[in-house]
This record gives sequence, structure tokens and C-alpha cells, in this order.
Amino acid sequence: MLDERKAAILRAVVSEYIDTAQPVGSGHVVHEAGLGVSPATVRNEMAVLEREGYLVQPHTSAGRIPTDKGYRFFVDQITAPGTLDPGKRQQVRDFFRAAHGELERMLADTSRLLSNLTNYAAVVVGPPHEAATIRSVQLVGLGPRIALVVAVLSNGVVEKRTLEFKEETGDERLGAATAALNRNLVGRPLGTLGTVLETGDAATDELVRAAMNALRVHDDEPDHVFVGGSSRMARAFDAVDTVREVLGILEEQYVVVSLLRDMLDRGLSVAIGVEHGYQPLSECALIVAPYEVEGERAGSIGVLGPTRMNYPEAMAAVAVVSQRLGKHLSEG
Amino acid sequence: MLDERKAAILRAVVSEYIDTAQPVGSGHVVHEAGLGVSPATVRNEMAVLEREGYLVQPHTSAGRIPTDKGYRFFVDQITAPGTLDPGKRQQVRDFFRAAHGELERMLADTSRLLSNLTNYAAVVVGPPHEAATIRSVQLVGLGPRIALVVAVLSNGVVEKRTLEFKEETGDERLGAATAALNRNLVGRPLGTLGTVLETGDAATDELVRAAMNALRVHDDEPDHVFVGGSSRMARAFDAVDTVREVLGILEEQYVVVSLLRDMLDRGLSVAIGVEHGYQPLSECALIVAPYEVEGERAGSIGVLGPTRMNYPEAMAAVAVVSQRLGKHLSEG
DNA sequence: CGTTAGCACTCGGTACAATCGAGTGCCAGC
DNA sequence: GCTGGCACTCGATTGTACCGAGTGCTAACG
Repeated sequence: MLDERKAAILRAVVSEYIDTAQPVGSGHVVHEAGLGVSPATVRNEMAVLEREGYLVQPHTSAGRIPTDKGYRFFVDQITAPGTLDPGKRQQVRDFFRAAHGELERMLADTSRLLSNLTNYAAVVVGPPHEAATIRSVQLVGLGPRIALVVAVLSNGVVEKRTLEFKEETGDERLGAATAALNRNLVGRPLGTLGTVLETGDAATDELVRAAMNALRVHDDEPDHVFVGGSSRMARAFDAVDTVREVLGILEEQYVVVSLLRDMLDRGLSVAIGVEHGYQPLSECALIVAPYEVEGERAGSIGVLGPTRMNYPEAMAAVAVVSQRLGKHLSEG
Repeated sequence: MLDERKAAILRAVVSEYIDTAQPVGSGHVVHEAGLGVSPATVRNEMAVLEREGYLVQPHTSAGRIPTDKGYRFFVDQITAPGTLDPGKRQQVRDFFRAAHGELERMLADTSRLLSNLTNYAAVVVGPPHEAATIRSVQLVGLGPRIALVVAVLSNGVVEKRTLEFKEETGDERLGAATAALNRNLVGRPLGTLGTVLETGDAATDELVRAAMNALRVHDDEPDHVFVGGSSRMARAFDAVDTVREVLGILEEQYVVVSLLRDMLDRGLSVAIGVEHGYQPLSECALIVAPYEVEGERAGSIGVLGPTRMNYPEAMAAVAVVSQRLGKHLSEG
């Protein structure tokens, strides 16, 4: 599409603009990308690049800044996986060496790690509930009319739901229901709970049904998601309203989750501007990657920054972290 | 300390400044607080108030803005609990009527509610772990060398820890350990786990010890805390760096928790500026209140805003929500 | 003696002009 | 096709003037 010189110029403009946040003029380009031509030549090329929609001028007689299309070209040029700088590689290694224990805690820490590496906001989505199989179910009474259904899943996630009863329900009955539930559900994925085996006792059956209903995945229960470093968005934009809006979106976790899922479904790993189709984040870019636990796609991680984000670095960080995270969880 | 007229003038300056964020001049004060005196008189009084440290002038020949001491006087004047406007009262009622199920989920939603009511960031701290007694403990194997300790507490909280073993550990042994743990721990508070009863089987005892160790409350495991509406801080300050810093602090949940705890310990319900002793939040004010479940102090809620926050409204919101939250959790 | 009208003064904010300079587009010549 | 040269554009910066909100002080007033 673009001849090599135009591509080089575009690359120079993008990477310069990522660094400085200032419109880039022809002079800077020749200085930066040492192709042996004069500013005038570069100007001509840049005029073409603007006509084709890769660059814009904020106003006449300023330098150019990349459009979303320009960024897109830039990231498409990046073929090599890109390597993280040594300090950060070490940081990742240290993190996973020290990482211990609690799955949720660990995922939350991972989002912080990724945010520290990139200096943008980071998202880690935990394994989806539906997929994991049930390892154990237990009914625990908390009061005469209230109990907790606790289900332990094979991936280490613990689901719990509160149950309230009309009449008092003793421990024996809870025990009976627990036994029935375990007989039925252990080994099944949470997504497909199937039917209940009758126990013979009507009250116990009722209890079992209630528990299973509570366990069913509700649409409004999003996957576990951990957002780290959202404070870094404060510096990413200079319009306060943009900051406010982006932060607000990061608080709505289900939006974030579905955004990542959508992107992965569509095979996108980098979404620039409106490529993800979600208007309120049109000033952002989003880099995502799935991670795999024991060969199975388990969850995803992502980085959210301004469209003028440091793509090579952020992409490298996402790649490394997703890969290491998967490995770590597989071994665990 | 201050005669009635000075107090009235100070009140007028504070509430006007809260509204407008603009320095308040003598003219506005006479207009606002209709005490029948001239601007000149008010100027004299304001000069005194400035000398005494209640007000400052950002520069000569501007109006005055309150100092932290001024705000402090203002909130100390507020004796009546203050009532929420009807729309918001209704919002609170509706929320607690609809609130259902999951404790954690519910607390997270409560933080959102409080943030919506006040337009500031809100914090909800869940019941402390140590206090609750254990209702049930279970060891669930996730793999040959890995298991989960799951403890259900009387307040509905579920604690879980991952255990890793050197050698393979079968379900029978896990079952034996589970039984031993339940014999020992049910009814005990998580804070004081006490000693283990020997089972006779060395390997099982080892397992029991490991599980109890994992369950012990670690210092770095903060209470559950839910921060809502932190995006609202973006508009609260005009210095980007302040926003950035405050948001960063809100992400460090243990700081937030200990801040609230400190304040309550010292009997403070409103901290203005540096009153809480935490420098990085010196441009903020913090309103906190404990909530009680069945007569026991269970947790706390709070609102974080700029020092020029709407104290009467925020204080009313915190009071109402903490009271309703306690009631709701007691009934549940 | 407290209050007030009057007044000179201060100083941030706005409006306007001048200037600067980074950058452009275009053209003629190499 | 590339480049040096050149006129031009326009945001940013600087300087000046001015306005107005607000002050402190003083002298007069009830």
C-alpha cells in the first residue's frame, strides 16, 4: 500500500508523537529517521499521507499527528513479538517467582504488575465460571433461616450464594442436601447443572433445588475481573472530562469484561480508537491477550491507554505477562 | 470562641465557597447571610477571621476562602444530624429493599450507592475477619499436590487459601483432616485458632497444621474493602497531579482501611485536611461512620471528597446509609 | 464605640497588538 | 524526482492597557 519511504516517515511520526505528545514536523522526521532526504521531500510525502488519512494537522502550519488509521498501520508493521527491556523482564520474573496462594489475590496483583510495566491501566479477567467443573458443594447454615451454598471449582474459584428459607432448617437437613448435591454435581461444569436426582425426602429435594438455582450462573454475575492502575489514566488525557469518563467505564467491570471478550472473539489483539465499537472509549487503545492454563483458554489480560500509547512496549508486556501467567497457573 | 456574627459570616463564606469554588467577598456575604450590616463591617470581621486563621486570601484583593480550621468550625457547628433530600432518601430505601444475596456484592453496591448520593468517592469496609467465628472448614483437593482450605464464617464471609504439598495427598486424608479441623475449629473466632487436637495419624496432623497455618489471619490480608465512584475524584481537583495521587491512594486498599480504622479509634467522624495525619490526602476531607450488625460494630463506611465538600449533605448520607446498612445486615 | 460611607489601592483576568518561530505548500532549478 | 528557497499561516508568547471585584483605611455618624 505505502511505499517504504512513506512507511518509514509514518513510523517516525508515530513513534515521535508517542514520545512527545507534540505534533511532529518534517524537520523532526528527517532528524529522527535518518533517511537521507531533505525536509521538503518529507513534507511532500507527509502531504500524501495526510490525503490518505494516516495523518492530520491540528491546524495549518503545525506538525502532523497520527490518525487512528495511522496508528493501525504502525502496529500492523510490528511483526516481531518485541522484547521487554531487561529491567522489566526481571520484574516479571521476580513477580511470578514470588507469587503465591490465592487465585483472586494473585490475579489482582497481576493487574498491578501489568500496570506498573506499561504505565497504563491494566485488566485481568479470571477464568470463566461456566467452564470449570465442580469439585465440592456444601451447604452451611448461618442462622435458623439462612444458609450459604459454597461451591469449590476445579480452577480454585469458590462460588457462594446466600439462601433464605421460609421455615427453620436444621443441620441434618442441610447435611442431607449437601450429600445429594455432591452426588449430583461433582465433576460437572457449573454452566450445565443438569437435573436433580430425587432423594425421596420432599423437603430435602426442595432445598437441593433452591441451592442449584442459586448456583446457576446469572447473567449479571460477570467473571471475576481485576483492574489495576486506573489512576494512571489521570495523566493520559488532558481533558478532565475524558479522564472522568474513562475512569467511570473502568469501574463498570462488566463493560470491561465484555469488551475484552468481544475483541478476542473477533480475533483482535489491539483495538485503536473505535475499532472495538465502543464509542466512549474512542480516545483509547486497548491491547488484549488470552492466557491458557493447561492448554485451555482460561482468561484474558489487557492494557488500556490513550491512542497514543507506546504500542511496542505495551504489546510486549501483555504478551510476556499473559504467557507467564498461564504457565504459572498451570504449574501451581 | 467566635461571637455570633463572626460565626454567621464564617458559615456564609464556607457554604458559599462550597457551592461556587470561588473566593467569597464581603458583598456576597451580606447578600447571602442577610444580617443587616454593610459590606464594610463584614470586611472588618473577615479581617479578624483571617487573623485568627479561619480564612485566607488567595491574593490581595480577592475574596476569602476557608482554611481547614474554618471548615472544622463549620462542621462543629452542625449539631442536628441533618436530613437527606427526599429524592435521595427514596433512593436509599429502594436500594435496601432490592438488595439481595451476596454479602460482598452487596457491600460493593453500597459503596456505589453512597458515591451516587454524595457525588464523591465512597468506601465500604466489610466486617473484620478475626471477629467472626468459624462455621465450617473444608479441604478440597484441586490436584494431586494442591488443595484449597475453605472456611465459612458466621457473618457469611468465605475465606480460602491454597495449600501445596510435597507429596501426593488423596481424598481420604483430606477428609480426615477436614473432620479434625471441624472438630477443633467450629465455633472459634478466626482470630484465635488455638491449638490442634492430635488425630493419631502423623500425616493427617501435618495436613491439619498446614491448613491452620494458612487460615491464620495474615497482616497483609486486609479486611474486605470496596471503593466506589473513585472516578468522581477527577472533577474534585483541578490539579491533575492531585487527582492522580488521590486515585492512587484509593487503589491501595490497605491504606484506606487503616485510615478509617484510625479515625474511628480516635473517635473522629470527620477528618479535614491533615486531621487524619496522612499527608498525601491533605487536600481531602473524609467522613466515616461505623455500622453495627446485631448490636456489634461490624464495619465502617466513608466518603472521600475535597476539603471543600458539601459536609451537611455528605454527613447526612453517611449517617443514613450506615444505619440502614447495619439494619439490613442484621435482618438478612 | 461600633458602624458605615467614601476612597485609594491591589491585582487577577481579559482583550488586543506585536512578535516569534515552527511548520507548511509551492515553485523553479538542479 | 529531489531540493533549496520563499512567502505564508497560525499558535504561542510577550507586553500593555484596562476593567472590576475586592480590600484596608480613615473620617464621619448615631
